[in-house]
Amino acid sequence: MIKKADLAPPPAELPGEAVQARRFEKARSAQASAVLEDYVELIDDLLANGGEARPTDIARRLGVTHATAIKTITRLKREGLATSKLYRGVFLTPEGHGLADRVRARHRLVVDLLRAVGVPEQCAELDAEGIEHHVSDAALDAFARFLKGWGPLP
Amino acid sequence: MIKKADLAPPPAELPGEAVQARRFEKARSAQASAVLEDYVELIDDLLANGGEARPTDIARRLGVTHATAIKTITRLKREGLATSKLYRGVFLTPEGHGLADRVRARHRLVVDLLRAVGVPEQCAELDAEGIEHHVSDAALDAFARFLKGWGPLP
DNA sequence: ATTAAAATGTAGCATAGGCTACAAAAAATC
DNA sequence: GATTTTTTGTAGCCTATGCTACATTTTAAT
Ligand SMILES: [Mn+2]
Ligand SMILES: [Mn+2]
Ligand SMILES: [Mn+2]
Ligand SMILES: [Mn+2]
Repeated sequence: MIKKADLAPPPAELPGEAVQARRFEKARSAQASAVLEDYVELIDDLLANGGEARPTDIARRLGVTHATAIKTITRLKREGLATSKLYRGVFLTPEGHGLADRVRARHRLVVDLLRAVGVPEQCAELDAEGIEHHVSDAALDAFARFLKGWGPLP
Repeated sequence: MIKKADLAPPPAELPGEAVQARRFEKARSAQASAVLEDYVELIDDLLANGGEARPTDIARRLGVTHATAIKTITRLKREGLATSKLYRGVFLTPEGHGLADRVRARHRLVVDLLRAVGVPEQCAELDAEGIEHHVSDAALDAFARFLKGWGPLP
């Protein structure tokens, strides 16, 4: 019961495949949290500024219908990131608030880095909204170090 | 029939909301093409190197089951990016091949930029797999200009 | 107080992308 | 040529995220 692979072991080709597969898996996992991250950041903004984060406000800022927003808010509550009182808006749990802070800091750092390497401001804001969810902590560290030796943005 | 909003028009607050909504919409749209982009790039790689891009190969490299890969390949064909012959693997249409070339160039540029600002190589490869799908052409131009005045990577 | 408007919630539908399990066909091995 | 392994395809299920349409409740205006 000798198989071809036993006779001719390809020179470490399978590890290469596995590494690539892990890259894609990581990107998929990052994407799965992207929506929740945007929601908590937005809710935190609304609470800090206007004081209220109602489903309709959230929906309008995200560009989705209120039905969609309500469904995702249900998921936020299920995952322990938010609470809500009927007709009193949405609130963040301590976990949700902590996540919002990290997400906001990351968002800003990404925008700043894009601008530092010459991306126009409008474009940096646009692209960062999607990019941010895929930037690891290690990359963020590098971004911060890079910006330190860069001075204020032009 | 005068409403509150008519009497007290908030100072250009609605535009701000609309701009933010457009950012999120753009990120959602970019995400919708992400999977297709990764497939065509991978298929093109397999065809260029080994000569064959079978569903099983594609599935293994992506880290998904073959059933999932086959379903997405069906979508690639539906969208005019690929064709396939039974037990002969998957091929790219001219459109698919063009997309693969653009996606590969973008992927490389993103990795190079990350490394240029100090992100460790492994980390750059990991993060780029998700980031790439959200980098606009304008940002790519900026990346290329930045790298030009940077010399070879350390 | 009545009425109109806005906000909220729910139900039902669609697509995308995962998965397992089963079935059939082709390729490789013996 | 027969058997085993690999590949492919299909069916059915799940979750996430959109949507529209309808019903209800609260808030605002008259
Ligand atoms: Mn975002
Ligand atoms: Mn953001
Ligand atoms: Mn990718
Ligand atoms: Mn890629």
